[in-house]
Amino acid sequence: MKDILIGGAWPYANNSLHIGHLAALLPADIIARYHRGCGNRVIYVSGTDCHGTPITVRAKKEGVTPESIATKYHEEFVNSFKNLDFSYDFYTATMTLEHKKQVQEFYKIILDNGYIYEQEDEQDFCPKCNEYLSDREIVGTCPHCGGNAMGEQCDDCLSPINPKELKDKHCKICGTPTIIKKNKHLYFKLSAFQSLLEKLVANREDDWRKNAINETKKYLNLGLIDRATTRQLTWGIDVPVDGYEDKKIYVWIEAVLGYLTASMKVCKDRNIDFDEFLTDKENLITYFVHGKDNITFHTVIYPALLNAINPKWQLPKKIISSEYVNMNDEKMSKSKGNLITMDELADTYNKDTVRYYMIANGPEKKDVNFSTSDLILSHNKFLVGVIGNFINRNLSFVNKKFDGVIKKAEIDVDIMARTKAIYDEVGKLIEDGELKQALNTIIDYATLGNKYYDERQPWIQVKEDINAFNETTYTCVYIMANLSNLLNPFIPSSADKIKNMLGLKPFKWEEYKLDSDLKINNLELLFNRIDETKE
RNA sequence: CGCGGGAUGGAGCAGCUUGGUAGCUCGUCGGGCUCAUAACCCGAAGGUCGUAGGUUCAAAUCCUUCUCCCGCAACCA
Repeated sequence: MKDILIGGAWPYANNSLHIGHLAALLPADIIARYHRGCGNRVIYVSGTDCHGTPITVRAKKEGVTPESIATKYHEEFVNSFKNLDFSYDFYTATMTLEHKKQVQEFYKIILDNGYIYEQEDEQDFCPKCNEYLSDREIVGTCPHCGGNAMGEQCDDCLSPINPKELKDKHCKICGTPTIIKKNKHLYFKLSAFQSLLEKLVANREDDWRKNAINETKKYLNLGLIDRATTRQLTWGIDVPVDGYEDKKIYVWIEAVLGYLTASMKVCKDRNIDFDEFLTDKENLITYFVHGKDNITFHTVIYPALLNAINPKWQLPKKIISSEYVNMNDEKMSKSKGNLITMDELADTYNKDTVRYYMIANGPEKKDVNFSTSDLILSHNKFLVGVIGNFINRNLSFVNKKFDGVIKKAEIDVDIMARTKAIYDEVGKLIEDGELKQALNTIIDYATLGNKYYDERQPWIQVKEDINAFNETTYTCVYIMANLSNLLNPFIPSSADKIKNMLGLKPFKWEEYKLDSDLKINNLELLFNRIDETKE
């Protein structure tokens, strides 16, 4: 038995989940379901990222508390994930007391281990708002072109800017000129992990996606610099250090620790020794699943923090980082209004159609383009035409002729050989995060079923050779039973439907052996054809 | 010289890590079947894999040149 920890990225509680989140996060669910089917001990966690500036700013603007915004989106996220059958073992939020307390514990450990130090800085301060301003909250004149610049980049000449070089700095919110005030912060010695992380990337060439390898190397080549762990904010986790009552723990440190706090909770509930669970060993595999903009948080920041807390714990073994989904060749964005939310998708289409499409056409290695007509095409061709049709053409025939009774018979040896082999083949692909290819391999298996059915011509066999007919049908049902297993991680609800129709045992990632007559109950179409003209 | 991604039959893509018959879906054309949700199965046409060089017995695949396309305020995977 293996120990599996899967961390899905923590969505930020500032906007609804959209198709891009889905593309990035869905692989985690498939990997989790697969490992459970293998009988492994799986801990699959994620949660809502609730703190930070954008939520605070928005709350101020809307005249509500940051908490109410975070809560609203957290509840929405929970529901969105549920609608698409995400099987988190624990989906929490960074504003829970449990997370906060545990993060503070970790913070103290990192401090005790000597990786956090204090430093005084000069910082921009708005006398009217009575607040220290972050880079994003400052507007000013670009030192290069004299144009309007905000935060870290100039709007006019697009050149990146060191906020210290900005001229005529004003508070973005009230317009008051800023003053410089000294402020102390606690810094994390990220630079101390340079060589450790360089070794890590070198060791993970075969385990991390290519984009993760490249991004991480690029980041490390720039040289790691120490980063502030505290922020002048009111919304967040208290810094467990005297003299820092006016500050909070910076989100970049706190959110990624959610993987630890959430999985600790699961361990506690299941009576698993967490420390032992996460200690690096042969049979432990930790997966981190997210979009490409999140790569360095998982390949640099998180491993550094992890190592600062307990050097025995396993650094990320697998990094499954997706590229982007574009809409009609444009980048998705709220302002362009071309954003499709997860809920809209789930409401419009069968959840398994959505899951199937997002894997079969997912941004595994490069950006992809989303289109509704593609989704419909893919649904009609593969789910209806290949899988659904294979099952329906068989079962409806047996229903008509034999009142739904399937007689035990010899199973075709070639089919059986293929079936036995496919579990390892697809399993390997899933473990490597090659989900697109894994799914295609399963589709090929179903196509094999259709070919077999055509070649055997059971509609003729039924009249001329009933034994041959029974063999054909039993072999096909055997394929269906195994198809259900293979499809389960990808489209669990449809996979279960197959089992229910045939009264089969629950999902396991191993060859399904048939050994008796079967009776079909409640034959129904697995998928309905979508008529594109109606969309 | 800002950073990154891409260029493969009419369209959309896979293959490139680990060089050695160019594969898939749609579309087109033809055939088969009638169990099936106008679903399924078989076959054909159509690509010198952006350009120019190089390495090699052999390159879509490795190296270099050039050209063209896309993303890089904020939200944000």
